[in-house]
Amino acid sequence: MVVYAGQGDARRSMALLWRAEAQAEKRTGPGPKPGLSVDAIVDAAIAVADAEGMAALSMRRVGERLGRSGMALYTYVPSKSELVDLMYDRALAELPAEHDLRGGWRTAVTAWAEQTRACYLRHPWVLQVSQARPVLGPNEFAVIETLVRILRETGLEAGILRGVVALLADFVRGAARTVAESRQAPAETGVPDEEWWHARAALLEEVAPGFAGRYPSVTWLETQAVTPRRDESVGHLEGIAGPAFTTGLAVLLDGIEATMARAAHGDPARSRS
Amino acid sequence: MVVYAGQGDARRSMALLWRAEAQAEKRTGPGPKPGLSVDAIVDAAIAVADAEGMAALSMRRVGERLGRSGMALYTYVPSKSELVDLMYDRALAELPAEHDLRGGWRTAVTAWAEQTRACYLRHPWVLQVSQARPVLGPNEFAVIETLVRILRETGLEAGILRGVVALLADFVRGAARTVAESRQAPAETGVPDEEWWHARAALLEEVAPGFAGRYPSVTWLETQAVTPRRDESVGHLEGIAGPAFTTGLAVLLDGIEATMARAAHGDPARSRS
DNA sequence: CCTGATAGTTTTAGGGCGTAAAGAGATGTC
DNA sequence: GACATCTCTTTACGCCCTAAAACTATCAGG
Repeated sequence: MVVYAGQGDARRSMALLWRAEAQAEKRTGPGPKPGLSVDAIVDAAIAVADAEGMAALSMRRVGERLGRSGMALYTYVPSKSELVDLMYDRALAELPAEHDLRGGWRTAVTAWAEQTRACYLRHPWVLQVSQARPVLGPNEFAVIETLVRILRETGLEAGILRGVVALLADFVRGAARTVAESRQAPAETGVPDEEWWHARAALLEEVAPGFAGRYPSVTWLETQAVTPRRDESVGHLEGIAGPAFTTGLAVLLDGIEATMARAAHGDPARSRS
Repeated sequence: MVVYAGQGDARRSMALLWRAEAQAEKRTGPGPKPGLSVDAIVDAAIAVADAEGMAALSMRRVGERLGRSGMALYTYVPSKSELVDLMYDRALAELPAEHDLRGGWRTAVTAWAEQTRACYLRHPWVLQVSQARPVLGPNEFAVIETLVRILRETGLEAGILRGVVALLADFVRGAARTVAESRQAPAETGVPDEEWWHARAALLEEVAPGFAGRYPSVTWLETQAVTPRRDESVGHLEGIAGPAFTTGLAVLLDGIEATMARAAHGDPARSRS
């Protein structure tokens, strides 16, 4: 029988995440001064994960980077799980909290999406965090707050907006995940990003003869040439899967506009059968 | 220095994934008959993951369920990593390959999205698979093939369609992930899904006083009442985050329609500044 | 029938991991 | 100086994946 973290543990971990404001208590009393800090530990852990991936992240490894044993970390952090939560929230701190709304919500959302995507790609391990429980740290909320503030410009009602927020957040995360995946193999084999699909396709045709006949639509989709599409407003993050991100985002934004138009007509719910 | 799987290993793993067609070779020669099979192992592994989550999945655990030692599995499967790939592809086999297109692409895409989401929710561990490398199994391609076949009805060109496919696949996966996350804690604490947010919000306000002032837009979004919205065509999968899925999907489909309309006007690239 | 090769399975072992528990050493208060 | 307290290390346990060796059941050829 596995015992999961209860409400009490949830409170401890939340307190650590939100510690900045409430933890100005002065330290007094006997005992040596702390040689480490939560921040230093989180920094070291992020450095390990950035350099060698989430699989290489271990308490011993992080301690080693700080010149300590792995167990020393437990003075500052209750467990590895909490450390990962802290890493996650710290990575999101890189994102700006404000966006210029003078160019309209569409431009601002595009900037938000690109920057968030770029952050995920700088720290691909973020995409592996929190698959089984929410983190709910201050910076995660800040990212959403930023997006919601932009989207309120659309005038859409809250119920719809919730769906739009989820749609945008999920799309950006998923798109980043796709890129992070395709970057894995090339880093080892030396195949440049662009040729990754063709190398995989060759392997597929070898091991699965008749691929093209079995998946005609996929084959059609992948063999069609990329439409030259220089859309400067969304275009400076190209590369593998870059065009898919750009066009996907454009479709999404068009959907928001269509929903706005429909709401303006006094037809808030989708009426098409 | 960690050594990653090379091209040769990739070929072995692909051969296992695609084994159905090419592996009808009769077994002859001395030695005992195989008492297990790849299929039986994958079934047992999925049963373990469904029941106890990905964290509880271990070679020993799967072997035990089959009345063998953990090492016995290595006769059939090269490593745990390949086994997980096989589990992933097998789970996706539950999804139908065909969709009725007589109701139009919009209805068919909705059905595809709901069924895919339901599959993810039946096997939440699927959402934790393949975070660092693509799987590329036959059923994963079948899921995409199905979606692309539907979307070709829109008449959109391939370049745009790639973006739409990514958008849809990422959204469905992300939405399912959100639900799977929020289901984790309640299962232990007995809090019903619906009240999860309110319990968390209370904890937040306790540990982070001034939350509402710091994240006004998020607070606004979450405190607004849910719009009663009975859209029967997409509405039979409600529950927590269900409305967000429904509205997000509606926005997405509207975006596809808007893109189609724009393409029909001879304006394939998004022209809005 | 016997022998030897072969292949399924288990045992053993090695190097990871997270972390509980106990000890060592430093630092402050009294 | 004594002692409480705090940081940090050591040791240890149980789990993980899996390489290698040992065991065992089966079949082919003599």
